[in-house]
Amino acid sequence: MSWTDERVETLKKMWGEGQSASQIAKELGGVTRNAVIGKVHRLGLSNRAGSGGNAASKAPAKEKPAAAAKPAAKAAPKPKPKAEPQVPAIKEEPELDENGIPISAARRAIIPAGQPLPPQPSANEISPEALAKVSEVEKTAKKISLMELTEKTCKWPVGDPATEDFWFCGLAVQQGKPYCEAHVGVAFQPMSSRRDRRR
DNA sequence: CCCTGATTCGC
DNA sequence: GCGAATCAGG
Repeated sequence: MSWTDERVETLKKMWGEGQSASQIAKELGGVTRNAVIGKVHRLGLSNRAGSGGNAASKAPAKEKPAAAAKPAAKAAPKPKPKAEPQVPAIKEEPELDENGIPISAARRAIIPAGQPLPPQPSANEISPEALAKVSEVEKTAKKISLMELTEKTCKWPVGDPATEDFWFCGLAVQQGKPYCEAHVGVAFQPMSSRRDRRR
């Protein structure tokens, strides 16, 4: 398989939509996620954050042990002049999936430091198991602050934003989701908990 | 062990 | 240019 125009187009589109490399590879077929990532890099669209985003925060310093003794005389330490504003914009808008629940909670919590409590889907039609899991996870949550939120931290808000007793879960997010496993469990409930629409 | 993207390097 | 192997991490 080669990178035809259409395939590249699809790649760009999906990557822009935040699809993972493996998903893109699966969609395209005939390529591995490595191929996709490689192509992405070659196309120069490695980070998806359009603005003020921080995407790749990995340490670019790799060291291959043994074997390769490069006779090269390149002494070029490349300091990356990365001017990162200390003001991380919370622009991560986790696209909702099949249901519309996820972002609203975090959103509301962030916007006003006011009265209206975020409509935490805490109760109601959510499986008892998921709820129990959340209760449990709230004990072990990292309890991070707003500024500490990243794409990799669970953004599940807990408590009242107007009080000190407010924090974000902060655990490692589930793949592709804005929340950790437990919170994904309650956020992404298949909305057919009780409703059985018949026709 | 699952997954993610990033990087390297032989082809 | 390509992508498998590898790395680094959630």
